[in-house]
Amino acid sequence: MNMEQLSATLAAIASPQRMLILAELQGGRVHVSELARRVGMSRALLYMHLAKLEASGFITTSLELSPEGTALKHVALAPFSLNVTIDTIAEAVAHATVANQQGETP
Amino acid sequence: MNMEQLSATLAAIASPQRMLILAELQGGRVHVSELARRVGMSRALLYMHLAKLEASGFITTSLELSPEGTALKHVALAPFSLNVTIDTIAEAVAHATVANQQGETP
DNA sequence: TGCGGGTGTAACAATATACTGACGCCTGTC
DNA sequence: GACAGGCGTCAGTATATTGTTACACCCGCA
Repeated sequence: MNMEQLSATLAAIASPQRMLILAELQGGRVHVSELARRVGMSRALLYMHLAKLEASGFITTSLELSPEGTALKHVALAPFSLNVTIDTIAEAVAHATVANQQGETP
Repeated sequence: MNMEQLSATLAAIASPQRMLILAELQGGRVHVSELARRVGMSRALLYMHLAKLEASGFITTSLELSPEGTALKHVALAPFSLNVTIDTIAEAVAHATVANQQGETP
């Protein structure tokens, strides 16, 4: 994992709002509008947070048809375990440094 | 660890600049001006980053007199190991929720 | 046909974070 | 005394993040 990825991943959970979302999802998958109600935020805002969480693999989403025929976007917790030590960071930094000094798209 | 603390701690390392600082410190303690040179940022900016890192316990600082009599602020890496899982987060959220719902300063 | 409840996104405002440049103060040396 | 090098901080600016409001569209149902 390089520095940018690690940074993005950590930033994704380093937010009280997103922690709330994850905690809420622990009880099982929920569709977006319902989730918005539970955590008390607008759908638009929730979408932004979900995008970050999904980009770093903390959640998965799936659009499905309910029995009543309406579309529901289910969001579910993805299993994860983050272990960060000075070595994790040093390794991430090492990759980034190489990329920066040698160029990445020749 | 409550939600705000966890959030601040994660945010502290969720930054490429601060990862760079930590990686640099792995080689041993360095004084501020020298560190600023090595990571290529202004002292003023570095101070801001160091404040966040120190607040979350990733580094320690100590002001000492050099043999030449000038003051040097040494920055050293503090040992740490961060393990984040859904349970870590759920627990942090649980604490925050209680604090919010019951009020904290009666 | 007009709700009520979903999805998805664009435009904008507000706030937090990162960053710059300059200042003052201290010490030792030429 | 002038310079070089260290410390610490403030005011101001740029940029990123967070949050709001409003829109368009789809489906089922009374």
